[in-house]
Amino acid sequence: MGNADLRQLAAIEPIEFSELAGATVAIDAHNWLYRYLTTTVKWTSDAIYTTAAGEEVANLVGVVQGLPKFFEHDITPVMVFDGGVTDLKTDEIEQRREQKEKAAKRAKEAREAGDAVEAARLESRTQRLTDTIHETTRELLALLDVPIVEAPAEGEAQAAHMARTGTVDYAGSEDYDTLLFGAPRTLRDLTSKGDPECMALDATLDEHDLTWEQLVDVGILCGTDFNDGVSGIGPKTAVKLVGEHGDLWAVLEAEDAYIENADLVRELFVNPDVTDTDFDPAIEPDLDAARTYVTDEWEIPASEVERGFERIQESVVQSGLDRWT
DNA sequence: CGCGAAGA
DNA sequence: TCTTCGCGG
Repeated sequence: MGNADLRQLAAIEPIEFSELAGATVAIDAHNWLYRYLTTTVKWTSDAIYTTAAGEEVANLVGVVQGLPKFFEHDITPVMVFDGGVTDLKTDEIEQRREQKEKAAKRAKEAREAGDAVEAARLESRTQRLTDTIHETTRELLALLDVPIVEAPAEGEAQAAHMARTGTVDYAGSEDYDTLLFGAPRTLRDLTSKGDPECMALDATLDEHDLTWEQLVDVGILCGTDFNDGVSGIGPKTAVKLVGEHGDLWAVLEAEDAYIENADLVRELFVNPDVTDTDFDPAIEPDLDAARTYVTDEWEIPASEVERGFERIQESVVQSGLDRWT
């Protein structure tokens, strides 16, 4: 039940960071945060990110390590947080929860067997974005003056909406949902080493001779986070069928297939619950307050975050100078 | 999610 | 050639 199928259809091209200088990007915060959270858990000892009171805040290390990438390339990130979760997604969430429980059990076994590396590897898969993680991430982002947007519902939908209405230049997410939510351009691989890639909606539609609604129908046929697809129908067949029959309903009738809640899922993508919002792109972080927050209030060893804070300081000072020249 | 193996 | 399945990350 994944929509990685869309990769085979999406028009994706590499893009260099140098081309993104000055750009604003609405980041799917859940996605971005989870990525840095899991890598932090995997590569650092839990003693580093656990307070004396037993609270785990690996996110604070992750955020400090992740943000410099934006500033160093003169990109303004707007962090978009999820609001309410659609109940259509509960099946998907339940499955992920079961996966995490399995990983947690195996991690415990590895820990007891004395295999710390294997345990850390598995523990990185058990991570949940707890209330504490959400709250402390928001607080740190606020101190660093990074714009935050609270989505009414799905974060990807909100990010796509902001890109669609020109509030930002790009949506930023690792998954392909933003395409179905109508984002004209989505940046992927913003968190990994090399240059990112840019996924374009218009080029995707042109390539397959589809409308946006038809692309949504293709996605639904393949399966999304909100619905199971039709068995035997993958991306290629879905495009062919939608092209032949026109829309999802005609395809389902012709194939004698049924998709639970298909009408609701379609509405969710085409007319999502989003809000119009603005943000201040001038970022003026309070580095001292941020350092104090992370190291004093949440007891993270300064050595773990110092390099990240330095990189933020250097790049923000740099862009501050740019503004006057 | 990406990838490789296996079945259709 | 396309889809599914299962694993590692």
